[in-house]
Amino acid sequence: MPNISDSQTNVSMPLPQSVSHSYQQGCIRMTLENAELWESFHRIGTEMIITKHGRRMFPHCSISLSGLQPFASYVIMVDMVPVDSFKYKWKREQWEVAGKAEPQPPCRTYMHPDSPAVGGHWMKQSMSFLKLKLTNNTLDQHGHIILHSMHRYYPRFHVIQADSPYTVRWGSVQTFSFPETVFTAVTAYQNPKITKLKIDHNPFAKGFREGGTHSHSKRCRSGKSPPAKRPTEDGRDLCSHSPGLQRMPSTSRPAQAERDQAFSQQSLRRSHLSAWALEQDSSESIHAEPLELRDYDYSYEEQMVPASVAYQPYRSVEYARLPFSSSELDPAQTILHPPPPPPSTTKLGTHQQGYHQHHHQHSNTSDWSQYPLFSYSC
DNA sequence: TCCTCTAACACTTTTGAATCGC
DNA sequence: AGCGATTCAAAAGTGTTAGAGG
Repeated sequence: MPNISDSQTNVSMPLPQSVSHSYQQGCIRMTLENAELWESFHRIGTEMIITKHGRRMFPHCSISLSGLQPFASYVIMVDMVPVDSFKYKWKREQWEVAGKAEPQPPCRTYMHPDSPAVGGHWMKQSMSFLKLKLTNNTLDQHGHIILHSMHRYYPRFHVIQADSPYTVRWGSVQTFSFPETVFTAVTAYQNPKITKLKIDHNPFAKGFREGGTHSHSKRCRSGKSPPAKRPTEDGRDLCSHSPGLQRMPSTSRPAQAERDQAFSQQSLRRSHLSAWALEQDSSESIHAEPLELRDYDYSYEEQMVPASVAYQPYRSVEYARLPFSSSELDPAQTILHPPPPPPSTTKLGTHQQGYHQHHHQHSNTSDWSQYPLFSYSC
């Protein structure tokens, strides 16, 4: 792990020099598909727009898997984990700590729409979380992942061996994350370099890259253009080359901000270490966040049964089986956490006695994602 | 005054129903 | 009738920016 200078952590998470964009955990190996693009953003401090109605990520999460059992079913999920307990602000061309983080919004988990599918399906091609949306609306009813603006997060991927999202074997969960996917949630872009990079790479932003619409055209609307020809389904290359961008230099700050900054960096380092575990090999620069489950056998009668309780709007460890006290938890530490059922769609099951006494039928992934699956301390 | 958030905007891309040809 | 390819309109998604609100 390289040293972390002020200017580096002020803008983005540290990134090792040589990067292999995959991590093997047990037999399962996960690779971040568009890692180069992520790195391009990471170097200048990735920002993700969040809106009331939900905004897609760009770059979006795209991963590939290997080492799965070809005929076993898996559910793939992703959630967002706070990097630290601070709120940030963009000031003088750089990010500064702006105080303590807001209380965590409701925890949401996004399940890949192909879930559940057999290992052979997941390994056949990379999977994209393109339709994952981020929102700052804590009352969101669409299942989007709720984040706080001006806070930092990273996506965390879960590979769960299960026949369906509702018959999850809670012992067979593996979790992965990638350092370069850390981002700051914002309601409007702060760093103009990020804006430029997004416009350069995001096809939806072409209207702003070409033709010079902007504020002028805003007042000179001239009607819709003819519909575009149907594009190829897989045409986009989101991993295209990006210009080498430099970190913004650190400038002088008020003394208090300096202290906050130092505290933030310390916290950031700490959470970074815990979130992505310890580097085992200097060449293995991507870290995973393995769930420490090997000492805890959740098979059969020890499977946790999702209780028929109302939806918990905030992250909680209420249903977790903790091998340690919650006070020992690092902010980024994973806690296994079964999904409580949605209030209106719960059904009782009569078979599958090996896993759950109750089965919860959800109409779609949006329903599912509204309920916390993996919580983390807050 | 400063900071954050929202909505409207022009434009591109994606989606899905309708149509056509075999 | 069934299937796949094509067309086209509508919906979805993009960053910008003025203005509102705390």
